[in-house]
Amino acid sequence: MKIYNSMTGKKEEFIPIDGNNVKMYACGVTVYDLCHIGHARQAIVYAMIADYLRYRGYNVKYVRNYTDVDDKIIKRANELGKNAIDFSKEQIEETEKDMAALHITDADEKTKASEYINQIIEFVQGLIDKGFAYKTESGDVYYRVRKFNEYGKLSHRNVDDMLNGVRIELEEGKEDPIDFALWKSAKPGEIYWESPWGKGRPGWHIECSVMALNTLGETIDIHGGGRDLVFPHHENEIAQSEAYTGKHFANCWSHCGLIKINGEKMSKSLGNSLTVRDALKMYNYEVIKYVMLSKHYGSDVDILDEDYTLAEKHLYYFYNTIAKMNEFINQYEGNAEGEKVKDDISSTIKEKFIEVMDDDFNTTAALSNLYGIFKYINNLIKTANKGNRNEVANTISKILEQVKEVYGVLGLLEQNPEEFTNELRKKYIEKINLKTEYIEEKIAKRVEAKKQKDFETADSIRAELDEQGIILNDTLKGTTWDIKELY
RNA sequence: GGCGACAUAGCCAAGUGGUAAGGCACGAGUCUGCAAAACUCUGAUCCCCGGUUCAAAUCCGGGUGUCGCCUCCA
Repeated sequence: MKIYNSMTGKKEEFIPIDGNNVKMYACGVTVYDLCHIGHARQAIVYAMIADYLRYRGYNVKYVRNYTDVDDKIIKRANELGKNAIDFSKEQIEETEKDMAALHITDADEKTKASEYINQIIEFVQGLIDKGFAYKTESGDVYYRVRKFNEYGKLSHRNVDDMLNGVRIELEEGKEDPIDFALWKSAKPGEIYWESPWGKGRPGWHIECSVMALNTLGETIDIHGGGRDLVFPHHENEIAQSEAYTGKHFANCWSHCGLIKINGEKMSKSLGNSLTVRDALKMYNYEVIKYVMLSKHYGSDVDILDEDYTLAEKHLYYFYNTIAKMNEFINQYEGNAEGEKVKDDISSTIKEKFIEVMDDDFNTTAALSNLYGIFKYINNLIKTANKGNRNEVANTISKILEQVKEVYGVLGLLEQNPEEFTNELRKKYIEKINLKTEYIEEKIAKRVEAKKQKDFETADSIRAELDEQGIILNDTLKGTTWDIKELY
């Protein structure tokens, strides 16, 4: 299996440190507001990676943190007149609700900075003892960046380049503008913990080093996060952890691409953030997941509204076909005699899935494989005859089982097909603002006209409905209708 | 100013050395009273220039363009 490593810029063969055990840490959310679709993508991606590694037989321990002590949280809590810890607790609950609604596999441990204060203090003290950190008169503790020779190795930049051309204010007490805070002294009214350096709270970067160390150990296999965390957050984590333990911190640095929405960078300041909550009001959770997984996790993506509606179409097609499969299986599965199905693909589904997923989790290719599979099935159903129906049903049954197993790893195609398609139809019928009674009435009139061989009337009714967004389908069992936009 | 990424058919998009997956849209066909659904068929030599190689979208150099980071950010 190969995984892209941001540190080396290459896809590398994945070999866990400890046999079959995989230690993975991903930076989670700073909880000062509802989480948005970018957080969702990152959470979906690392859950997918953990799930896939498990599917491949690894024993994975996946840790994800909540930053619940932070300037933004304190600021927001103050604005709301709330205690910072209470506020972040509420926010974590809301985030948990959203992630659960997206059916994202939970991390094995979800750590909170506020629960690791003692370990953080110990860690910071250790850095001071080793000369990698220093206390200022005001009670802040800073990391002495130039003391760590490899600083910049992840983000591929050097300290002088960083300072060159950019004005970084030399804050009071800092030895060097590039130094970053490990511990921040409390200002009046701010939440604080007692420490050897006075009342204060941890800086942002230190918590991840500490929680990774305490939950997973000195060296971990995979460290993930959003691409925007490469610098300074992950760079600083490396500096802290490697200075403290003297060991290599993470073997593979994995970064998830960022999301733009309809061509614009998503940011709180632009006010165009799409919250998970709002997205779920508009789309089934699987539609959102499908969109996220249809693009490679490492790429920055521009998600258009059309991407969601296209995903709806695709899932509608898949679930409709699954419903057809179930129907066919129920009707014909049984003892098979006679000719075997030609080019039975049931045994290749898993193989192909693993082939592309082993190559840096290529979910895009994995999803593309679905079209071939479903076309194949539709062909099978279409060409089945009295002589081979049972055999075909058995084959379809095998294929469906494989599809569910494999795509279930991605958290897809696990819903009840009828429920999914009905929900989608309902949504669209409301959108085009038609009543089903009206449609059925029209269909009845058309059936009557057809009986009379009055094709002109029949066709005009169909054309009328078509204009309103409804398509008709004359089948052996009668006339059915559907939403035009879903095809 | 520094660092980095990306540039594949009308659009979205996979693909790191061997003559370009998939999807959307378009067109043609099978089926049909005609349609629809389903299925079948049809399209690109991979931004430009140069180099390495028997062989490059894929490696190297240069150019152009788009974007990200260097400040909080998944």
